[in-house]
Amino acid sequence: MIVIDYQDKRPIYEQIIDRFQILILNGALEPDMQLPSVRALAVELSINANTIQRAYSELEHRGLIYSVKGRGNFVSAQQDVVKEQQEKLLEELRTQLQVCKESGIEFIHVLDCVREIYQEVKV
Amino acid sequence: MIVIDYQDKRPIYEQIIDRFQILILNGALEPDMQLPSVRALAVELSINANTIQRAYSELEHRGLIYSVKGRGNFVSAQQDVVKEQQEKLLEELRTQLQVCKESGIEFIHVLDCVREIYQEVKV
Amino acid sequence: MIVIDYQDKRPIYEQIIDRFQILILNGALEPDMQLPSVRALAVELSINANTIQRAYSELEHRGLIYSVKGRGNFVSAQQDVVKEQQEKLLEELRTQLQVCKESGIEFIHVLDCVREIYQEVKV
Amino acid sequence: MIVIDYQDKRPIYEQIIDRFQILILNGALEPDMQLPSVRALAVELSINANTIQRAYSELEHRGLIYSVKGRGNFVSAQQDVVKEQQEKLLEELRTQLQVCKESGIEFIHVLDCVREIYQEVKV
DNA sequence: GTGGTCTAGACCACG
DNA sequence: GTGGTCTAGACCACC
Repeated sequence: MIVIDYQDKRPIYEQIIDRFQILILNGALEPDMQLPSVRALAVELSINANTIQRAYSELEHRGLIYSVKGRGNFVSAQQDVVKEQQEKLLEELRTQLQVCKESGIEFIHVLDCVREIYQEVKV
Repeated sequence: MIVIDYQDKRPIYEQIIDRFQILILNGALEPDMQLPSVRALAVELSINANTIQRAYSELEHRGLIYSVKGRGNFVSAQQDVVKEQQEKLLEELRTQLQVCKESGIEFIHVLDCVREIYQEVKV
Repeated sequence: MIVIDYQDKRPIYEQIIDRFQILILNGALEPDMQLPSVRALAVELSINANTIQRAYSELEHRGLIYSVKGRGNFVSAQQDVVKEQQEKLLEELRTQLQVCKESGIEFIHVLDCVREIYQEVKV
Repeated sequence: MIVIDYQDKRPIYEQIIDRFQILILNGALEPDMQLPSVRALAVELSINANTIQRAYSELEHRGLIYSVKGRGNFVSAQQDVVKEQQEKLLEELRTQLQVCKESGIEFIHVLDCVREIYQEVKV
């Protein structure tokens, strides 16, 4: 389910966050479904539990999962709201991009920005 | 200097704007250098003078050129300001992109947005 | 009567305590009225009996309820306790208000909050 | 500037966050002012650098500070963030007030609290 | 020097 | 068993 790419320059915890994010927003992980425990996933991926903890904390911060002490981490149930907000963000992005374009910023420069943020080298 | 691609879906005036923009920001056209007259360029490109006029108007609006009645159109001397503002816009764009990324919007969706705005099909 | 919110970060036993405290302080549960048995409530809420026990123990410690071995738990009859608990809540409120003040939130905004909650229009 | 209370049940990193948040929100720390380095503050407070790092990360996440690799952490210059954080504090206050109201604490007593903290005599 | 990531191991609170 | 916090120490990238 989760694969770590050590060739990837991004930190491990970020890879885990992104992977879970996609799985949750895709609907692959259903609301209230329990995630692997911090320790179990740490063992499975052969990495430190603190790294998993950090990833889960960020996912909780983003509202994608919720944690219950003594029980575990679970997929948040309000994913509709998330998708709604994403669409709003994309709409804002379009406006911003339109301004960039009208200000004479070239396509390639915008693309570099996107790649820079998303840490993607190739498209 | 200016080439029109009729295969290109974008309107002609936009192609002209973009081309001059690049030439000016690149420094190919130096400050206070005179641009071809509206009518001359219209004849050279075999297109309507109104189209050139529209392009020049937009370039003036963007602060890239300035026009002097009875004399012609000239490259604006304050290109530093332009680049500065562009950098500010890119910085804002980076912030926005970061928010998008952290909100779980996938790389591909952002890319679609960029392509949509910039009317580019392939990268 | 009691609802558990697993999204809430507070531990379950604390949620139960708070809920009962409110019900007792505002008089919804009358003095000497019997509370649900530990086991019954545990089954009803589908949680561990130890958790209910812990909540009841804390409520007894606060003097809000008293337990009789072999019979059950009952609402305390002493009104002094009520005022004591209310004073604790006010103390917490003072702390929160202090933070608000130190964070530069103006008096008038806090006042609006109070009026909003208490549905009072004029002072 | 920063004091840790080991009697306080809250985690150390949270105490640090709250303290800095107050200092930034009320303007005691001016925009673009540099914060103590992670390691320096760790030594000063005799706690682990990771704990400071965590606090700074959260402050950056809230937009209250920004970090520059190799240079340090600095107070954010965006005032929007300040209002946002203040609104969050007010939201917490509303929750607390709701509990007070539900616990049968009268309007006038809450009002006295507010006046007491804000040192206002009349409304 | 600075921030940022990761590890190994510990302790606590919760259920 | 679970998550959450903290420590000590390491390594990297940046300036």
